[in-house]
Amino acid sequence: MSDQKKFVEEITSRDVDFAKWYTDIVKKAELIEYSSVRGCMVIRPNGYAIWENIQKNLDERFKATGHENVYMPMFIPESLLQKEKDHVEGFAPEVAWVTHGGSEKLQERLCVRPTSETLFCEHYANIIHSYRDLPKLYNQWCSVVRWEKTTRPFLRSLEFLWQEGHTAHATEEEAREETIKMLNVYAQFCEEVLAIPVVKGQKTEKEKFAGAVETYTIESMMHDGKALQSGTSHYFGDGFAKAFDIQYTDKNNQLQYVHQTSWGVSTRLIGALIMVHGDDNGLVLPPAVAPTQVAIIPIAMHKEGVLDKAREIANSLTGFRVKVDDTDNSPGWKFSQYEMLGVPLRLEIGPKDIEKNQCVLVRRDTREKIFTPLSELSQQISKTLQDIQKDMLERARQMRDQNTHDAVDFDTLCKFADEKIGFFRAMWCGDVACEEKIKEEAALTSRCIPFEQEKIADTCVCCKKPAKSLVYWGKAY
RNA sequence: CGGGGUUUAGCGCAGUUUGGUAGCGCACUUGGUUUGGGACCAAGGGGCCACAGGUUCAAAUCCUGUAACCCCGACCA
Repeated sequence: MSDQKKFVEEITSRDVDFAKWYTDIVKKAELIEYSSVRGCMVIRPNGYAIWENIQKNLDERFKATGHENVYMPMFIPESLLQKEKDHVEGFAPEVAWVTHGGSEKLQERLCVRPTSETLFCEHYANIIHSYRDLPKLYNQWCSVVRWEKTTRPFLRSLEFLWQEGHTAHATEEEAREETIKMLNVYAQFCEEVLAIPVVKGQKTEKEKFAGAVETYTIESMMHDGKALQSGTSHYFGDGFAKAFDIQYTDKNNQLQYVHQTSWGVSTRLIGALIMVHGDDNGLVLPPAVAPTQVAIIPIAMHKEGVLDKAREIANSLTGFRVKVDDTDNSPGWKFSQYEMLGVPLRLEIGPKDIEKNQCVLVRRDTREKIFTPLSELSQQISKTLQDIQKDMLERARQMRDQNTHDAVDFDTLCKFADEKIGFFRAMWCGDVACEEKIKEEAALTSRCIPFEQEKIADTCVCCKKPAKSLVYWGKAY
């Protein structure tokens, strides 16, 4: 894109100030508007439509893997939240409390859910009695509240939209399988739909979820090289089951505790879309999630037949999300506008085209112009949208791979952290002391222990003792 | 929670030093001319100057306090 002229001057350049660029995009692409509540945002039609597409696609994948949707209350009594020790300690600092109903003080205060493990557990304890009741594969789409100190649109807001899957299984083996299965669902979704490549792996003890036995994650790299935890899947073992007394009678008439999992992704994925694919002209959306896939712009639409032709084309394009812009803004304004919104394909149709029975397709990602006979339009659009989807994933993958560096000794790691952006791969002994030292001195946190292990050295990058595993380190959002 | 900045029309800002009729650009409304990369002309509408207290004949401007937002660090999806 570097040889492309920058047409929109209102956006801060991405490479000048990434944080400012991000906020500019979020506002200019009309994804959100700040509200009068600190840290809370209005998700506008352009932003919400992206979420709806994410939701629709993921929900199908959840259903295909046997899950059912439910809805839990948004309030959790304090006593219920207290039941699992690690869990409450992890979340207590950032929960919002309801203390009054109308003018009456509540006997017991209620927290606004920061996550719903406790509610699901309480419910499971009530409905699970026999091995015949298992597994329970539930998911809910909802919003949760976490009283964060500093907030950023989509990346960290007081209230955010997400889905949380909570499952209960008869055996450890089955629960572990579920944990990995859902992580894979997320990874595939990110790559196939969002065109975002991810690193799959396990979180260290230090970084794992409050109350989990193991936390698995998909990590993606933003354009500034920072990591974004894009989805997590937790294996709970029977810890919650014991705290909440979720037992069933097995085939041998023995009481057993269930084994549980939970997994979630949030509107944070929209932040990832922006930061992975966006450029100086605005948002760039992968066709699979773009609310509008083709924006039709009539040129000289006051002239006889132009607007009719544009509408005729729109009607003929079944199977695509198409919009005709018949407002009286100038064509140039519209070009910029749809680039800002990230619409993958622009279709220009004017008097000259109508004469030749053709139109002009312009790719958002490359700005390549494709003159297309109207008779081949549908096939051409279908092919081009697929190309865009594929190319976007490929570019993101290249960006990530070019910015993944291996370090075998501590000095190199510190030097890299200082001079380079991206992911840093280094061997680790498994000791939390080394992890903390790396955080303090290199300002890097462990992102994950990747499933795809590779031995790039024999010893820990930090303490030089024998290494247990390869770890991805980075700066995170 | 530390360090810095901001708050004046829907948005972006000037005006505050030196108190004296509320300004500019964009957006909006109406009419006309335009239309292949953010068009032009003309005429309009829009303000508790973040909030609460002071000082003063008079406060966007000076004083005190509060809040929200943004950026950089520590914590988190």
